[in-house]
Amino acid sequence: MAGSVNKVILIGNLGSDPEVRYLEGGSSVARFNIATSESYTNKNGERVEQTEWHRIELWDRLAQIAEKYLRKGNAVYIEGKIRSENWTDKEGQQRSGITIRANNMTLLGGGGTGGTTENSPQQPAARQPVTTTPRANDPVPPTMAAGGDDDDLPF
Amino acid sequence: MAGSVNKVILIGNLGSDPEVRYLEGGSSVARFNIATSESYTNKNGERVEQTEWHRIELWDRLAQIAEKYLRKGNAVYIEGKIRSENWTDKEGQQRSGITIRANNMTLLGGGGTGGTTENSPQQPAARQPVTTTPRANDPVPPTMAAGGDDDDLPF
Amino acid sequence: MAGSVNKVILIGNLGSDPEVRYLEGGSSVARFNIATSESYTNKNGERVEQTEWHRIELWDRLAQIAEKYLRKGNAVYIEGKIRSENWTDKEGQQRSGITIRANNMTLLGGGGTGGTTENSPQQPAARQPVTTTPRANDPVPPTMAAGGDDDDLPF
Amino acid sequence: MAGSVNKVILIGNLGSDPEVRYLEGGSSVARFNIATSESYTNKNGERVEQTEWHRIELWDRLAQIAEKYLRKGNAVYIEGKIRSENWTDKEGQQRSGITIRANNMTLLGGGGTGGTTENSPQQPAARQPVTTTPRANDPVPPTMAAGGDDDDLPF
DNA sequence: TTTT
DNA sequence: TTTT
Repeated sequence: MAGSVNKVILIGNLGSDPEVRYLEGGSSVARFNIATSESYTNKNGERVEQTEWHRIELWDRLAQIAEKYLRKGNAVYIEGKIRSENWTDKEGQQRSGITIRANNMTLLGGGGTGGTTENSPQQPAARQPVTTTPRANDPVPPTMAAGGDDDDLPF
Repeated sequence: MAGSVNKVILIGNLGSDPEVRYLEGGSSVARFNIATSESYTNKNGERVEQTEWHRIELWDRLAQIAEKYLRKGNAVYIEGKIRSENWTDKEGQQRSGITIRANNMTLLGGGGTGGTTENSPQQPAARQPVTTTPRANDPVPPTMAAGGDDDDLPF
Repeated sequence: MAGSVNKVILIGNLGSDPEVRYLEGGSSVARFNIATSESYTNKNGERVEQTEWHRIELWDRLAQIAEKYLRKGNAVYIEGKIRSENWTDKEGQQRSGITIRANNMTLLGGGGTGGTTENSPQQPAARQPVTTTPRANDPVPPTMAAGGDDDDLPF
Repeated sequence: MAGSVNKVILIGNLGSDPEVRYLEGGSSVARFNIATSESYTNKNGERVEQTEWHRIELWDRLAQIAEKYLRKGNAVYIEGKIRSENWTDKEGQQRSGITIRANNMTLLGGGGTGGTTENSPQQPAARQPVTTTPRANDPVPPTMAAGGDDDDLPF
């Protein structure tokens, strides 16, 4: 089938620092979860907050941007697609579910507690909406799409 | 948490006719799966088609539009949000996974094999991209958002 | 600035056949307008239909797909970005306004009156939601993103 | 026509404080421009930044949230539709162009210089990604859709 | 596991 | 007119 569209747009906060793996062959993959939530008033008049966790997967350049700039608590815009996947979690359990394979990401900063690199000047987490074009030596990251026309990036 | 966004946009074809339930209290819910797929050439030069199935859930007016106009094979545009859910499937099995809770839908017609109401003149499935405003007695359905400002609809 | 997002998602019908130009240097550009519309009931209880016309611009491979498969009346899904532009129209008038620069397109078929190639077997316009993976010799077109990983396409 | 989709998703920064008008009849409208930009390297190897300005229009509850929380420089997520409009600008000039009529907004904070209410404790601009559910007395605003099911909002 |  |  073609003629189909499978698109997800999320803005949420990281539940933990990204986990990054470098594969033989040179590709890299970063994974993390982000939370989105909404609140509403139920029939009893109580305020209810409903949080949804989304497993995000990014490859190659996006993985490296995530590794460099994203930390637990940061807000991020993610655009990607839904993919059903089976994987083994950190506890060795077989898991199945969906992953959002990102093909575009924009760092929105904020909210971060710093994660494992808290207060580390070498790896500063974004502190506010990132609105700078990436340059070599640029400490803040970009809006970047997966793909090939950004070869001037320092990654 | 607010400040978050959880949005899904899909165009795909129904795997079967919608299943509709009317609940005590007057609300109704329709569920069906739609397939999206993409194809690519793998490292062996073979064309690979990858299909993803998405469980769609619609409520109330959207459920009734789905019941009336959507049939197995039809193409549909769905806009909604990702929700993790647990449910019991038709075989009585406990299932967990995500559901796309739709808040907007546009019928694109086509592709339909007619499903269980094949060739039924009473419940004609959309035959082509629906480009008409819904009216009472209008045989073709609308783009409709979940919400409240469409009370002139014949539903 | 980065950290910004500029995204447009449209489903509409072509007002005319695409106009395609081939530029020195090998690139090509296709332009057409699509209509979206919505209807509502105004305060006088009258049904009002409001149509919006969007000027679409596609480059290179997408331009060629448009030239080959899109005709007046066809429905199409367009994903792109808003760009302010100045141009000279067919009457030689200076025009300014926005253009939607598409980076993704899915043919939905239908609605076509055939345009200038009506009933031409050599250039069949899509007749219904395109749900086939493009192959060499495949008469129906694909969902295709602007970019580079689709070089196996017959374009 | 129906069966169409007209959707815009933007993340950008306000060029100025919102301008808000209260109309006879009780409705209110807020307008402001936001900038999105992207940068790329041109054929001469120079880094080029291209900024696009988008005129945003919000009504009623969204207008009031904008008035209360948005300031020049703030980052915001906007979801809406493209509408062609004619209006008279502040210099009394007739203008025509598109407006993005928002139906959903999420404050992302940051970047603000404070605009005309700079450092005003009475009208604090959002300082960082807003991730709180709105409550009475809550100083920070929500993700809110245009519509009717949020009547518990303090607006 | 996030955020407010 | 924003942002970096």
